[in-house]
Amino acid sequence: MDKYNFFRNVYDVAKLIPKGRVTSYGAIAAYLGAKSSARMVGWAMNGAGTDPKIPAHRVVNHKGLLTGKHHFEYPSKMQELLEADGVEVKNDQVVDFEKRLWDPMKELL
DNA sequence: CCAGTGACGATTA
DNA sequence: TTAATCGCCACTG
Repeated sequence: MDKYNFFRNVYDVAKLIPKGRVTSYGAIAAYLGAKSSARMVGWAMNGAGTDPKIPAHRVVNHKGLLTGKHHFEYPSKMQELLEADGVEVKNDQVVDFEKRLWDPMKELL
């Protein structure tokens, strides 16, 4: 693809998310220059949930809530993977979300 | 081709 | 403060 595929870029960034960290759809969208297209980020992860190469479980909404857990093999899979990464999850929400937030705009810059 | 939907997020009321 | 609406763009029926 010649042109910049927002979709494609989402996968690339998702793979770069370090272990023990999480990020938000909006953060990725903003990094790609389309902060208003956070929905597309989520849509992009549609196929990522079943793709082991892409840690979609490290991507949550801006509240730190595991909104997309239902797209995984099974709902608890997302939390399971997060805890495996050392991320504490409580009531479908990432604990200390802001502290664990990995912003590609600042971290990856 | 048109309308509805969706793993979001910011803004307006 | 909470609730509702708009924008964004890809995909499905």
